Amino acid sequence: MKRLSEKEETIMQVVWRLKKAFVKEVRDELPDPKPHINTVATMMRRLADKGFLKFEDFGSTYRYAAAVSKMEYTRKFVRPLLAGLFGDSMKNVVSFFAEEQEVSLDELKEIVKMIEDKDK
Amino acid sequence: MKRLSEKEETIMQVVWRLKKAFVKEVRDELPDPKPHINTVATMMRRLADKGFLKFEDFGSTYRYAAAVSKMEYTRKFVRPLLAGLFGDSMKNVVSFFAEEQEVSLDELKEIVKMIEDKDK
DNA sequence: ATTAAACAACTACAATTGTAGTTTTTATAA
DNA sequence: TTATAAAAACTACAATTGTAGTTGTTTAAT
Repeated sequence: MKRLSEKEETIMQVVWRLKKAFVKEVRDELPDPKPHINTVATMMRRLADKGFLKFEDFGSTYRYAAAVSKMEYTRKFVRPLLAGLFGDSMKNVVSFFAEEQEVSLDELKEIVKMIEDKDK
Repeated sequence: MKRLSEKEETIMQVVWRLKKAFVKEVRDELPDPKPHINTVATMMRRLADKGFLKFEDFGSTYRYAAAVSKMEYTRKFVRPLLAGLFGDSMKNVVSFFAEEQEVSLDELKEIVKMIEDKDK
């Protein structure tokens, strides 16, 4: 099982959000310019072949759902991607986004607090 | 300019690290099982075509260097990828890795301190 | 000089990904 | 009931990516 391509990932995003979805429902959620519906159908079938989606038989068609959760995917593919870019310490990732002002100091403090509270 | 594939990214990682490199030097740094050297050469030529690498003429061969820095790449492609997975707030990214114990509380505190010190 | 080996440019091909036409099925309107 | 239209499975093809053979060039050892 390998990492998703950009378009595949876009489709998975929608499925993760909708939980269960027919091809058309996924296409409707895709950003413009929307691909041909058959393009979406093909990619979803392939995603199912590859184990990223599963489906229920629904008369003459299928309804799809994610077979790999967003979290599993993140753990398996996104974390190593970040590790490659930033080195093994996730600290570098966080500080990169902090420097880029993508995470504010206040948010970081919230997170610190949240964790401290959790292990009480 | 689109996002790198997994193999392309691996090559870029090496170039980013070495700054300037011949094909062989890149291949030597690649994880086992190492691809055929011509595979590496082809991919680097393509990466140059696509604007990710540039090269100096070096007699009968080229020496390559990154044309897109790791930071630029991260800003342009990795940030949106994370945004897609975690929503627009990078806070979610950080807290995800925090929950996954990829960043320790101490490290987060260090980062907070670092930022506070910076804007004095 | 002659040969051997390494490097990588050039070239070719297979696998994967992105795209959409054709056909089949189902639902709806005349 | 029979058009008609919509959805999507099936199929086909083009572009991109991953792979490596063939060839030319340079270096080093006989």
